[in-house]
Amino acid sequence: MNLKELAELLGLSQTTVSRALNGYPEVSEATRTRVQRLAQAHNYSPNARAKGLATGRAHAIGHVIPISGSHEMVNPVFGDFISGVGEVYAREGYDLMMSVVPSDDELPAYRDMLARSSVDGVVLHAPMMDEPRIALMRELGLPFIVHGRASNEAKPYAWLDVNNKSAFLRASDFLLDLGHRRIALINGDESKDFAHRRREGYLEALAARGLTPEPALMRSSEMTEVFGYQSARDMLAGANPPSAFLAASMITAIGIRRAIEDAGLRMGRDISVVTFDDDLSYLKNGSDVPIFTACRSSVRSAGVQLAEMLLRQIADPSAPPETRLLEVELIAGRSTGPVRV
Amino acid sequence: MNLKELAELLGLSQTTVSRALNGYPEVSEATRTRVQRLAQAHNYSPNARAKGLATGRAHAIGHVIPISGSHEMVNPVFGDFISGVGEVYAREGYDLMMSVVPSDDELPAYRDMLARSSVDGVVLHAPMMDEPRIALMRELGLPFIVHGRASNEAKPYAWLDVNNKSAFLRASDFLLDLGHRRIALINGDESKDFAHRRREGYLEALAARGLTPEPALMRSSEMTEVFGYQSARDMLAGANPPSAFLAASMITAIGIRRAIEDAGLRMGRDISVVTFDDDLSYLKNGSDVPIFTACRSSVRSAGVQLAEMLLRQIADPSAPPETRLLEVELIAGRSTGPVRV
DNA sequence: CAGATTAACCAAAGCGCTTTGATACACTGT
DNA sequence: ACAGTGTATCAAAGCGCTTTGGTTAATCTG
Repeated sequence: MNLKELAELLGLSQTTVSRALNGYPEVSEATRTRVQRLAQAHNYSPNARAKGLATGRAHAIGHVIPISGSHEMVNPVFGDFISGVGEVYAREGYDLMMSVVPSDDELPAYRDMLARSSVDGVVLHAPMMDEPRIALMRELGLPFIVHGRASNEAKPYAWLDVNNKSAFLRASDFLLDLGHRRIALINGDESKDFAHRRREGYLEALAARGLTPEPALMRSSEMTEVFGYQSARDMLAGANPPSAFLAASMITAIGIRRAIEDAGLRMGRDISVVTFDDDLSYLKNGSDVPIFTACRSSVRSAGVQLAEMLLRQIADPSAPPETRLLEVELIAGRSTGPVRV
Repeated sequence: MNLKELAELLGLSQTTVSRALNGYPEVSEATRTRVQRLAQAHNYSPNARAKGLATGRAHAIGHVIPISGSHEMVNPVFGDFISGVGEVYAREGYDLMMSVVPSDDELPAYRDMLARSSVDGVVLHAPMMDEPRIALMRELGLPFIVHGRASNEAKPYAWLDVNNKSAFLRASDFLLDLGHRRIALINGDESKDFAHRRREGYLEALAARGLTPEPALMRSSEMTEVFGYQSARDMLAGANPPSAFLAASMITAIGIRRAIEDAGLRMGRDISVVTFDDDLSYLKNGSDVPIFTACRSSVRSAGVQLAEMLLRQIADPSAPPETRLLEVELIAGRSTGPVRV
């Protein structure tokens, strides 16, 4: 069923039918309802490609998902984030176009999306401190928003980020207040901006108490369970082990916990752990009292807000780029306690 | 840069340029290379919508992601699966179109994708035993493939599934061989087909040894950490606790492990655990010796194979629907041991 | 060397929609 | 009675591509 057939069936021109369906005023209410009825009855939806061709708008948002080279690693927050943006897209009649590419091929993937004009805007994931994609987006003139920030980017751009620095500053303070002095940082990949900011927060907290950071207590890599486990195991086996850990994700924290227990210690009593919690749907931080003391910030809600910001920008490209910094909640759980002497 | 401009620049007709780029034989090699060169130089890619309109093919595959009603729960395997299919799509020049919808709105979402003809085929996720989407796909005449199976579907359809029944049969046998007789099943949501099959495998293994399943030792829900924890905690606190657990996912197993340790017991020594392991990139089952004894089957690899099957079907819709049953590997880890007497 | 074939190209139609610019037909107000 | 103003409709162009059905000139047959 296409517009032409529908128009013939109604004895109207395509123009009128199109206008009736798209809510233009120059159509009588009587005809409009008649048109809508029949369209409904025949399950008519305009062909997205034809509509796009005619209007020049794709009504789709692009997400390019880079797969970290060798590991083919997918970010575990991905599902929840997509569910957040997807909800908004669905509500606003936008499609979600995804492109999974090896990290190296990422830039061409964006170029291609634009050249083929299959999207009206894109979301940039996991920015690095120096983020070449931002310059590319500007060059292409494609509306975009960054999930996170790129510290070394001078000019303004739209972004939504959680306050990673303040989160880790507060988390570190929490542990310091409990008397911990040897706090290990099990960070995410520090070429990524978010991890760099978290480290800054951690360092600032230590500095404020006159403590010198110890390289042996700082690690950074992709946030897997195994990475958390191995880091914690190694550190706990060292000559001068930490009394607390600061973890970059629930998954890493679970690995840390495993190492603590393998060492015959108990989390929360012998060793404290604070983690960053993205509040993932499949990985809630306990039910009543949280398992981990954590900086919590729902990545799903971030997705919702980010999508709304991007759609606003597409609707009015002349407006200055919106930015939003989300504060985390620091919630006390059972994984922390005063340092043991 | 569009075809018309490119043709003018080359002093050729649009027809010839189009044919040159699409590899038709009726173009001299000299012109072809000249065209390709200039196209490359100007970063020309044909407009996807116009191409789609003209050819009637979208060159896109649809994935409809249902969000379980109240919980807004996203399957944790989602990211890895998408990364698998996405790799194939990228390689074959297909786009990935995603639609996130509340479970109830799922059927209309498919209808809509077809009506707007924005996809050439779709992937059905997480089928139930009675799966209405299959009938809908047939009615719509849209090529599709199911990730999993729908037990109560009589007519043939394309699917790729892991052998869930044999996996849980073998896992149960493994525990039974170790002397365990009270084995708890912490299953996924049994309205879903995969969970139902797993339960069948479990029951069959018990029956083969003349054991009667105990309702108190069987639970089924969404596979979260908290669900694993609560189930195991309750069962361990019961009068006649199980000596082993069979878990439906790594996440659930991690919850079970937490309950075991909270009860002052040790996994692998006091209580055994076998889990299903989707081999997620961010949640590897340990590094050298696996943490959990597990049925392993990479969901990413499943995605790759499934995408290839679907694209073959789109290329040749008259071919009978392909099906593929993947066997899991049963790998021994540190979470299992002989029953303690 | 006339006629058939082939190689290389092109003009124009068509995919299904939106949108521009008309048109036809009431109504007003003077 | 007449220009003026809405109101409700339509025909046709155009979005950027592919593809059908040519045309032309060169090459091959017998």
